[in-house]
Amino acid sequence: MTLDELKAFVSIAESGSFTNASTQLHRSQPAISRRIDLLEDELGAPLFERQGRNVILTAAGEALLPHAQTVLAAVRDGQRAVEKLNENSREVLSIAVVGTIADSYLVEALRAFQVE
Amino acid sequence: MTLDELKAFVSIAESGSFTNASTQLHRSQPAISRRIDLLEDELGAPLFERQGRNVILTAAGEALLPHAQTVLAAVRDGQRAVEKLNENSREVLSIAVVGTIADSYLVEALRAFQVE
DNA sequence: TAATATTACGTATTACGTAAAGATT
DNA sequence: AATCTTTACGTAATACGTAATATTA
Repeated sequence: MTLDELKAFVSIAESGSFTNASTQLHRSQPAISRRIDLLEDELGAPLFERQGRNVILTAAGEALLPHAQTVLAAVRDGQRAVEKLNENSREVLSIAVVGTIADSYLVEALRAFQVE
Repeated sequence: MTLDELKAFVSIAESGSFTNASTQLHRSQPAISRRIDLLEDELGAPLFERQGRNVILTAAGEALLPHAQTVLAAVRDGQRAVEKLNENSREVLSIAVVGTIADSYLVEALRAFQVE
């Protein structure tokens, strides 16, 4: 089991589709599909019922979801805890772009990056 | 961040050395060393103070440890939750060995395998 | 010098994305 | 037909172990 697999699983469960999860996680759809495929293999049980458009959690999926969410939350908490200690020693990142981009795409790109 | 990195980190913290962790996790020492190296890079902070023989947690390591333990516990809980649902449909694994081994190594090997 | 951690490096595994196919409404 | 998921597959990244190199008691 890997964190990427759990991220994919939770994202699908919360967003309702593989496609939504793929955009949330900045991956292609097949990449998400593979992660779930592997996770289901490891666990020996299907996690979603694929009924055409809508994706529904199986019993195994329902059983796993809260634990998976706990895992991801604990990972975030751990990262934040270390970040707090690093606050004193921040680093500088310089970004150089051509002027025409600075006003248009750059702002949006930085915003999207920050969200992650 | 990956689960293997967290496993290595927790194992070292709990066992007191990279070497102990490497045997616990059935990996070579360099593999463990590399996992920690990567984890420290990602977090931007050292997790252990390497003072010769004994390995001590840094402030960042202390901050991370409880969260990492939570992560690993939640992973185990999730696996168990799904396993419970699978209990009805167990599978059979047949193992064939030469007779002389059956009495000596096999028992120990199965015990070691089960512990994981 | 004995025990431990880190580099170096070659091989094997795994992961991604694109493209194509399958399936469902 | 349109939307979504899965296969197939080639390339790129990652992980492991062995061997060699520090480093410390």
